[in-house]
Amino acid sequence: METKHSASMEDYLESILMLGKGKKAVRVSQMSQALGVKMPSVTSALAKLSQQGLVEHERYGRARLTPEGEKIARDVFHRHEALRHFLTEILNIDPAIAVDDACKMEHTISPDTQQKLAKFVEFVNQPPQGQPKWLKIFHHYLKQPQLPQEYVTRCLKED
Amino acid sequence: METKHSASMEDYLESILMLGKGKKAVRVSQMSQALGVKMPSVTSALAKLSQQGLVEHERYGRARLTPEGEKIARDVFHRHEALRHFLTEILNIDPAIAVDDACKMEHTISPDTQQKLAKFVEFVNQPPQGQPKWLKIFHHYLKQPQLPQEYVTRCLKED
DNA sequence: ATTAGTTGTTAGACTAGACTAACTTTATCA
DNA sequence: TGATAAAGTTAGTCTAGTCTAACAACTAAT
Repeated sequence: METKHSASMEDYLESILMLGKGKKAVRVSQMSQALGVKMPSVTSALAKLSQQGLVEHERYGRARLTPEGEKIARDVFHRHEALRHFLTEILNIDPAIAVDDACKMEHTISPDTQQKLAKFVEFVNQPPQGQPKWLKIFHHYLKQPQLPQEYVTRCLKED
Repeated sequence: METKHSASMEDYLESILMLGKGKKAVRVSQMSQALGVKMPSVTSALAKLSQQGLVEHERYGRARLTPEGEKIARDVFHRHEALRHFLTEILNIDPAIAVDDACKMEHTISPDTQQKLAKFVEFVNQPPQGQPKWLKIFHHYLKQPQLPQEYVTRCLKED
C-alpha cells in the first residue's frame, strides 16, 4: 500500500505533523497559514487525504494524522532533515536558504539518496573530534578557492 | 527578464539541448521519446516556449533553441550535472539512479546550493592524488557502518 | 441568549500539463 | 508519381491543485 503521493499532499501531511508536534490535532487555519495557501485548499486537501485514510478530519473540526498518515509525514520530514543537515553542515549554506531548499527537494529525493546523504552527515560528524579538518578547509575554500599549502602536502603524503 | 519556468518547461528546453548536442535542431518525435510524453504535449510546449522567445519552431519543422533558451537550458543542465556528480562521486550512488534523481532535483535546487555542491565535488577531486582517503573510508562505511581503527586514531591526532 | 467576528466549507472558475482521437503534412519507395 | 507510412498538429477531455465569493457554523462578549 505504498502509494505515491504528490509533493503538495506530502506538504499537507508534513504540516500536520509539524504543527501538532506529532501529537496534537491542528486547525485548518494553522495549516493554511503555514503552507501559504488559502483555507479552501486545505479543506479540499484534507478531504482527499481523509479519503485515503491518512488523516482524520470532521467538519469544522481539527485534523490529525492516522498512523499511516503519520508514517508518511515522518518519512517526508526525515528527507527534509537529511537535506537540511547536509546543506547547512556540509555545504555551509545559510540556514534560512537551506530550509527553503530542503522543502522543495524533500519531495523528489529517492530513498537511497536520502539514506546515503544522512549517512554522509553522520559520518562527517562522527569522528571523535567533531567535524574533520578537511571540512573546515572546504568551508574556507568556498569563500576563496585556494587550498592551504599544508593541506596539499599532507594529501600528497597520505595516499 | 529572468522569468521563472516550470519544471516541465525546463525539461523541454534541456531535452532540445541534449538531443541536438547544443547545435542541431531536433524533431518533435525525438523529444517525445526522450521525455516520455506524447507528441501533442511536445507540440503545445513548443508553442508556449516559442511564444516566450525561447525556441524557434515552425509547423512540421524542427525545434531549436534561441540564445536565451539555450542559456536557460544550459543552466538546467549545469544543475543536473552538479547533482549527478555529487550523487555518483561522493555518495557513491548507482549512476542510473543518480541520473534519475538529478533529473528530478535539478528543478528545485537553488543557485547557491548548486554552486556550492559543484565546488564541493571540485574540492574533493582536486587534491593531487585524486579522491581523498576519507572518501574511500566513507564508501566503505556506507556498506558497513564501522570505522577502521586507523581512521579514528588518525582523526584524534589531527585536530 | 444574541450577535459580531472568526473559522471553515461549498460551489464554481481557472491554469498547467498531460492525454486520445481525428486530421494534415511530409517522406518513402515501388 | 501516387499510395502508404510516419511525423506532426488540432481539438477537445481530464486531473490536480489552486483561487474567490458566498454561505454556514462555531466562539465569545455583552
